[in-house]
Amino acid sequence: MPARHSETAAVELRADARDNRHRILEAAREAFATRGLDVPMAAVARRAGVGVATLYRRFPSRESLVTEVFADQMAACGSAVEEALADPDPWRAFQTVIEKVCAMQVADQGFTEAFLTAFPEAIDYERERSRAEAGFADVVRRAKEAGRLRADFATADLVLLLRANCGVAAEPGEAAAVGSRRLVAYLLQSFRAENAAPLPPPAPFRFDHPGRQTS
Amino acid sequence: MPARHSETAAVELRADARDNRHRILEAAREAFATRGLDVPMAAVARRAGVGVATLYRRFPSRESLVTEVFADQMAACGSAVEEALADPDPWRAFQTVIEKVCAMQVADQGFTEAFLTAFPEAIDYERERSRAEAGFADVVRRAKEAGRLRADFATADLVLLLRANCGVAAEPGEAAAVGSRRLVAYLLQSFRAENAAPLPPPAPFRFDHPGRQTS
DNA sequence: GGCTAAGCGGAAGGGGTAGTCCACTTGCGT
DNA sequence: ACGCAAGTGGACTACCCCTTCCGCTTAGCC
Repeated sequence: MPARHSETAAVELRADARDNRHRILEAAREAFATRGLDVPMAAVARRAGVGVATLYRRFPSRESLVTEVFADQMAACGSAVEEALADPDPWRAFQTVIEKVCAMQVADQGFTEAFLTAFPEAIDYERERSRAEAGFADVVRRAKEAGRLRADFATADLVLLLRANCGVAAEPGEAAAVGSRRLVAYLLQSFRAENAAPLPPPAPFRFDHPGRQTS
Repeated sequence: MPARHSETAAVELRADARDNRHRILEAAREAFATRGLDVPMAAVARRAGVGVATLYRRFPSRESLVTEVFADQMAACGSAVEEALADPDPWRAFQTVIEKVCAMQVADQGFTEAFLTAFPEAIDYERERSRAEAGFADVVRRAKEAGRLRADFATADLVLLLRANCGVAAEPGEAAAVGSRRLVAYLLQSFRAENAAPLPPPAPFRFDHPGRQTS
């Protein structure tokens, strides 16, 4: 029986094919990280030292490549949340999650774009996503119960923050990192319970597909 | 002598030509606002009810069209700042400027993109930009002197906020407006002097060209 | 070592967009 | 009313990118 998902489908791949597959993912990862998601498929192939056909045989569509490339980034997000849950200090946990994810966005242009324009359909980070979402909800709950996080913080505010951070992360070079740090610092300040003051309603952001929904 | 800049170059245009020019700008404005900056030139032409050639004769490059279209948006920014300066309440002035500009970004997808990807060169909003910048610096100074704005607020933090807002404004439909309002509310809270707490250094953002600089 | 199917690379097909060219139309001064 | 230069539209070229196809290569089993 072949592997259910492409994740470890390599089981049935010939050795050289598996090798190429890894090189492709590596190349795509680098390319996406530095140039964003709009890198031509041919460029990825060239960078990986393979022909275009090889690329397409492993990843029938551009989406499937993107999905695969960012699968572990997504997993890293989930892990970050779970690590944070292990922190005895609820506020520090909250703060850490946010800082980590934002740093990831800054470090990877493609990851950022994947967030912004995320293919509404066909992307099945579902499992990771819901894991991360549930975990984060827990982090939020703990921080609120500890009286450190303002009560009217909405879980969707994380998405708000991430979207905002995306805008900053698009800045080239050093600026992205510095700007993101400052933005996050500003926002974390507003998130503290002491600073609570009336707010407009939270955005109807959903975690599922941050991209365009059928408006 | 022909008009120096294209702004009012219409002086020498034939009546029908000037008419077409207006229709093109109108069409481009609408198209950019709803679909973003990546609208095909042909689409703009069709929408304006003219041929592609006509479009290209008036606006030799896509950039020149974008520049012209957003010239008045830029002017509106400058005006918003100057209006705010007339407000006797320094904090309210500060708040108003920020809210207005962010609302403009949300209302116009293209304006937002123009900010994000702004053509590094060749765009000469210089005059408007520096007017707005100087005015805003004044707003900031006043708000700080009144003890309402935290002392470590950097002028570049406006750019930071705008970039962040861009990320949120990219959200489709209603979400952009709601999200933006909430983001701005959060940030304004952090900007208040009372909430001042140590911050990482401000980003090296410049007002000139928010887009890619030679990194 | 040799056979075979999996794997491979590059060329070719198809779609879409930026910008140009030219024969035709039309505003407007006289 | 008329002529001409300014203005116009749509076809056309050139490019870039995604994806597929096909004849050649090579890993891996016997």
